[in-house]
Amino acid sequence: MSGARTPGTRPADREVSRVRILRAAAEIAAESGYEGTTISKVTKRSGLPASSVYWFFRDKDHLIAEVIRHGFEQWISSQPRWERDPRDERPLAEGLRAILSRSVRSLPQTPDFLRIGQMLLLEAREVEPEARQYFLATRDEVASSIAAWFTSYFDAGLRARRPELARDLAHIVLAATDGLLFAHQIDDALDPDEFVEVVVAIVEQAVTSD
Amino acid sequence: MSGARTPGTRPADREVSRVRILRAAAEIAAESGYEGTTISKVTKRSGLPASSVYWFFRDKDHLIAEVIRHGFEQWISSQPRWERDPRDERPLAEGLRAILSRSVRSLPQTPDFLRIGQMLLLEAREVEPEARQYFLATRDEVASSIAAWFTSYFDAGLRARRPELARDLAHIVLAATDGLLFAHQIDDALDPDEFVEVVVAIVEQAVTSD
DNA sequence: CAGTGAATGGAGCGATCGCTACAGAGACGC
DNA sequence: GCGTCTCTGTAGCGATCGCTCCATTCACTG
Repeated sequence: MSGARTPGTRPADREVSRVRILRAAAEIAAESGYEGTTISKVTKRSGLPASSVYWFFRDKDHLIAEVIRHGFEQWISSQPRWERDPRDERPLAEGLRAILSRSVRSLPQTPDFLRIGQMLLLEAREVEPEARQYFLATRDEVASSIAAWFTSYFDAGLRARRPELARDLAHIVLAATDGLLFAHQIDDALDPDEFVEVVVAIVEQAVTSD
Repeated sequence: MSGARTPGTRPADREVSRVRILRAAAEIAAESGYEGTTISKVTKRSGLPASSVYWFFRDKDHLIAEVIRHGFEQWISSQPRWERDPRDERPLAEGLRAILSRSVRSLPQTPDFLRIGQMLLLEAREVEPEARQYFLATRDEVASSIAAWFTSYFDAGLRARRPELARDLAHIVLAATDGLLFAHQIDDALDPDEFVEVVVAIVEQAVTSD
């Protein structure tokens, strides 16, 4: 009576099932938030039973943390790196424009994990989910690499005079990106190219204002 | 055995109980999101039974929609209005600075409904909660009044040449505010006064760039 | 072809979910 | 006092929650 509809219920590769679950969970969490992500929904969308979910992930909290870790890994590999080629002699504004406009182009298919992370950041829970802490740490790493990128453009004098500048600029870039993501979530009212110019203008002003 | 601990279980004023429930729900939703807001938590924090919750509100969805409506009402009355005194002869930048810096000062005690609304916007649910639609409509009204404020500064020529400018600027102000709110949710890395100057600079550039 | 371990299918645990039913308590008009 | 209406207290409905248990299946090893 083997009701197997597939040729045979052969165990898929470890990674295949794991990723199926992660993807399903990511979609659901992006739709319905942390609490709205139920194991039952995950099993239905992934096609794998609850026992498999708990085979791969300790508990629901850990599952969502892994959703963010995995999503970030995928995403970062497709993003322009905030790293400056030493031979690059273009001025800051131009380099910034280059990175941002590439970054912004990937916005329409904003990865789920970013939206999930933003939701988690907005929540001020009594007990912090592991997922939230992980997203915070990740975000901080990104801020650091952006700050380092800015610093590479500053001469010794500027670094000494305004030691916080690079970090401030990194935070502005992040905040602006958050705002753009948000606007984009609602409608496409904000033109991404215009956004890039706005950020470039802010940075130029901040750097030269001294 | 009347277990009444209060002098007498007299029915409170309609509005008092309603607001107790709304406030409790707002706190919980800001902590745990839409799905994380359970009737049981609301009854515990408000001190009123589930039957009272359902006496005042049709269902959970309607309750949260009312949380946003009520929160917005309270908040908007404490905010600087985007209305221009006809006798006001100050330049745009100065007027903008005045409104924004007042607005930004209320940021530390960001009202819960704003965070709840943002969470709802991030969620892309199959069935939209009433609460989300209501927040969207509210946000749109605010955008309109900001756009009208900008328009009041434009002469006929500018209005004709760039009919979308006011609305674009309004969207930029909103997006920037979202970003600031976000940054502030994480830590106080972004200086609100600096933020005001950034927005003013963007607007000035956009208006004069033509 | 028996033995092993990774992964699945399915049943089901106690707790909680959103929500309802209904009996009463208190304020009010008469 | 007596009914009426508003709101509260309590119990509990069926459904679903996160999670566990365990037998079974499959690919692989020797």
